[in-house]
Amino acid sequence: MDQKIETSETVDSPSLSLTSRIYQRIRSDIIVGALEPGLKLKIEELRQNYGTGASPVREALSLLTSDRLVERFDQRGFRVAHVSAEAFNELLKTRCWLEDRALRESIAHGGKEWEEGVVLAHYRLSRTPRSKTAKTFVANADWEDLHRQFHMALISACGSATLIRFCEQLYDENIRYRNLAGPSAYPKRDVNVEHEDIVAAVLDRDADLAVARLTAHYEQTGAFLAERIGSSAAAG
Amino acid sequence: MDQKIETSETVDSPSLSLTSRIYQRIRSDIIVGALEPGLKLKIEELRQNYGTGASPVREALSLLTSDRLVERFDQRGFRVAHVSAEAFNELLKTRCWLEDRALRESIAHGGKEWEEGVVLAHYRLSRTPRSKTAKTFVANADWEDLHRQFHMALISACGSATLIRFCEQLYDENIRYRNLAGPSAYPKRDVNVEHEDIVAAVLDRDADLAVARLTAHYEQTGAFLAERIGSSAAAG
DNA sequence: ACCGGAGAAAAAATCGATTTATTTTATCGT
DNA sequence: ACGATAAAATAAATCGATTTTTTCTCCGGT
Repeated sequence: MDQKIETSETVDSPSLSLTSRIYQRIRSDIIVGALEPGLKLKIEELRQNYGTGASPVREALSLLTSDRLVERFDQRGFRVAHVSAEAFNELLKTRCWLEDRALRESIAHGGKEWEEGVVLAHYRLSRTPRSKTAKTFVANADWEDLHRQFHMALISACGSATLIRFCEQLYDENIRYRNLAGPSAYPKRDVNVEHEDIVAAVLDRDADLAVARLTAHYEQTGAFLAERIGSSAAAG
Repeated sequence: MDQKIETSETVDSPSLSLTSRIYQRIRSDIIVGALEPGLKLKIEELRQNYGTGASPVREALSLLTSDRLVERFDQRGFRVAHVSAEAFNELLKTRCWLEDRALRESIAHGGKEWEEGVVLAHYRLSRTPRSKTAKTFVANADWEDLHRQFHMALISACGSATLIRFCEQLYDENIRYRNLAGPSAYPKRDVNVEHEDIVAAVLDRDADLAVARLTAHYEQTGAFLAERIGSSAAAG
């Protein structure tokens, strides 16, 4: 196997443009909730924070527009995208619609590699603790990553890179809402079992059941988040 | 009624930022096909063309990334998005999937205002000639605009602004492919009748029929375009 | 007290020039 | 002649300063 060489070069300036690095940072800061919804993103401020000129900052913000994490107002700058209970419900609904179709198509057309990808992604996820500590809940970044990979594996054989991209975008927006709702696990649920059930239906090629389980999975999480958001994000 | 005041100010610099104006221009140029697929978009060149600095150009290109009309390559600039027969087929398929759902939801939840919007949009479209001249085909911009409005009216009551935006994006990409295929009407088809049939099914609230007719409408256009694209865009 | 407008302050947008990265061209050794 | 390498040319990316626009503040008139 090839060795992974990590010079300090590779780590903090991996020959990415400044724009790209700022893009990544702001993106991450918005998703984890460090930059709160509606916050004015002042060029001068960011510029100073990152120790750069205005151009890379503006460009990064323009790019973040695609992800709907930043809103752009002509002649009056950029803001962190607003959130609201309504927007969240719409997001959830849309996500279910798109993944419904994407999963059906994957089940209809996915081959052995796809099946194996799903199994593998699920295995990895199941072996990773959701929380870093057993007592209190401390989000585990590895789990987050594997969870995303698992869900994307499910729809990866749908045959449309476009649809996959849409689903990814909505997934990331959803994660943002989850983070904004505050750090916590879900009570009275065994998410692992839900994932297992989805995988079982998928391997059976039972599209209706798989979709039902998948959307139930999303909607349960959604219902839980919706109430927490309703109160905290009312001022969005 | 309020009067529409149009000073020359309003016309060519409607208090839009330079960035936005360049954005619009390039966007339009890509959609109509004036800027050909894969073309390198050199900052310096565009800068001179538009008589501006580099920043607005870069920012406009970054924004165009959202529409998937421009591709961005870190450290090596921007290009007009490539096209290919495969990409077109995927686009068409995805569009059918999304509009399928969007139309069903609209039919299920749309009220009187929605119905009337559809009827009105269809009426306007039907009264507008597709070609500016009777003999040879010369695209009529009004028709293009009304056609878009008609299709968006159909799905406008789906209950998800997000889904509508996705559909709009795909619609515009599709128009681009149509323009790239060359100016021509479709042989052996009466598009007006197809639209009428869709409206009829919609007003009957017959979702299955409406969706079948809508996707058939898209796929017929698609089949026609696909062959023309196959040859001309092979080098994409 | 309240509205509107002038002036000041802040921020966005833009510019022109510099730096950095990539691509092309020319050169060298085999 | 070929492939690699270094130098030159081109283009992207970035910077720092200027211009324009918006936003805030203060003031006078009702």
